[in-house]
Amino acid sequence: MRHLRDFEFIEAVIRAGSIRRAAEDMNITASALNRRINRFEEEFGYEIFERLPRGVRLNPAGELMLHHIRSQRSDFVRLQSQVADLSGVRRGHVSIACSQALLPYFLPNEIARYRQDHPGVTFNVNARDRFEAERELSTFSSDIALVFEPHHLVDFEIVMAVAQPIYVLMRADNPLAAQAELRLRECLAQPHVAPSAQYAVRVLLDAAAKKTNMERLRPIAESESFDFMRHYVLQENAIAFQFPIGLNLSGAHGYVARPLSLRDVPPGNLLLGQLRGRTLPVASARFMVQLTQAMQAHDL
Amino acid sequence: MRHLRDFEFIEAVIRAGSIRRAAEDMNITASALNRRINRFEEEFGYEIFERLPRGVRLNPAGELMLHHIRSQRSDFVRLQSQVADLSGVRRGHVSIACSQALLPYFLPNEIARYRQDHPGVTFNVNARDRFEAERELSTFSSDIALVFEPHHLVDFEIVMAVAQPIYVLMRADNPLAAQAELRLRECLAQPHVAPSAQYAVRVLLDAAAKKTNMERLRPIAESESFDFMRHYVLQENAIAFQFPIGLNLSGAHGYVARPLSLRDVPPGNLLLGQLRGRTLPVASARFMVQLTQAMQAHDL
DNA sequence: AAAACCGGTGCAAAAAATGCATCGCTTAGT
DNA sequence: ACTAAGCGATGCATTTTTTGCACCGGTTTT
Repeated sequence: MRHLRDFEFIEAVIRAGSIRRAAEDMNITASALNRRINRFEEEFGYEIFERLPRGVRLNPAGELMLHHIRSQRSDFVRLQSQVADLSGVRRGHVSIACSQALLPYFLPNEIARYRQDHPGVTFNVNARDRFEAERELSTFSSDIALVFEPHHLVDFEIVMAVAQPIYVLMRADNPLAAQAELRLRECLAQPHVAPSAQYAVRVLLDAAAKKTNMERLRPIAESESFDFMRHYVLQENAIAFQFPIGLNLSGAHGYVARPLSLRDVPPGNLLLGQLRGRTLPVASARFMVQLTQAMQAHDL
Repeated sequence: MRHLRDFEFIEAVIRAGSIRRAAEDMNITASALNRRINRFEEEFGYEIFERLPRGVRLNPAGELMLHHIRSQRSDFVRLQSQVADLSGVRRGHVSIACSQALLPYFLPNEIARYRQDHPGVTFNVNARDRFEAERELSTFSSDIALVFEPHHLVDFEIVMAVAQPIYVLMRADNPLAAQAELRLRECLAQPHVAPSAQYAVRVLLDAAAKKTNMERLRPIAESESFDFMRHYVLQENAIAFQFPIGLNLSGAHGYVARPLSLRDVPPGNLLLGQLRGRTLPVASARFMVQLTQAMQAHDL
């Protein structure tokens, strides 16, 4: 679109860090791009770039402008999706930043279910930790975030929250599988694998272990991949920890999952959210509604 | 700004109802404007105007586009005010749609107080009934609305509400002035003036009179102007009705004001609001904060 | 039936954006 | 210390885009 041209050039300059490099990226002369930038700043009334000897960089006004540009573009694609929607097309695109736990069962299931009704809608699903997920929302890179315990809630508007107790994952022949609920002490006595420190499961386990004056976790393997850990417990007869939404509780995959007692470890909070104050495109908004219902069902 | 050019032309066409007339308004040829519109629609992917034999009219997609245009423009002026703000200028503009009762004392006082700290900020204050005020919010014509009992609350986000009992306004020598609180029956026995039917004061009085099985209001004068009614009670020794926020309760103007008993007439709700989901420019947001505090003080 | 508007279009003129060459400046590399 | 490289800015010719003018085909009004 014509009226977003200047914005594209500005973003290119930001990315490239200098007008000349950006000009090359955009297949245009540096002089032409330079004049575009200067004219834009003149019309806007304020400079948005600092001129440095080795290039340009956004000044504070430019930071605001960048956010404005992203917001404008997102508004525009929402408008397009609304118009497409009222002409009956039901097209659209939904981009989601989520914790790993949602990848194997929950999201594939929900997306497939949504696409049964709206086959024209496409999806983008990326695993992100809670910091990255929040950043993705505020740069309009993702519409929806679904993460455990996000950190800075300034730009994160919580749409729905469900508590998730930590489950212990083990082979069906593990002696602990006989009990309906497990104590943390029993688990730590077993050989166990655990996610690395930035993950909510680990944070909760570490805090719980410390609080009850028990020895710390001594994982025989530490990983960022819940997928790896899930498979590892099948090899060696170890145990792993995971939120139930990332598990297939019906069994049948060779493992068994048992909840940790809430007396030992508090549940983690799975939070569904979006950028505060943002109006989502129709497809994203509809999918968000479906997610809230699915999460509610999961909570019962 | 360059990138809003097309939007201005589109709005001109909407206003004029035909491309030719809009072209005249914008000092441009009809052919040039026609091509702008056509090119815009082509790039957007959807037509936004219906072509009629006597001109053009927005289609549903166009209605969405119009709202988008207004929203974009409002976002842009907010960005400008934010940038001006961070360069320390404290400029800005606040536009308010309000009930008449706020015009004589409350808003002049608050605005003057605000401008002591921020002399660069300008204001726009217009009396609007609750329907008009809501419409002004949703067309981005006003930032803030301050009205009694708005009707369709879909786009109206309530920021603050205070209850306002109805007061009776009379000359100091009126016999009713002796009492601290008045009953509706006594008042209706007096010659009285009253606002016309669309005003909240009148709605409340009519409902109260009907409910208590008393005779209806029989105003000797009916007016849309609270200013007129306030002055009228000085001429003939009649009584008028008004919310206290529209009165100077310290007396000294020749009248006295006494509250109607809440047993007879429920209070009206004065609601401070903005367009739902909108982020206001800094100046408007700051003034809104001041208004909430002032209203809270008024409520004590 | 004619006059008045309407949106759309071909073509030339006007305006705007671009490319090229170059300047003045700062920094990186030697 | 000095050169080379990279940067943003600018004057000028060229290209691209936009505009104005004249006109078409259509519908409504008079």
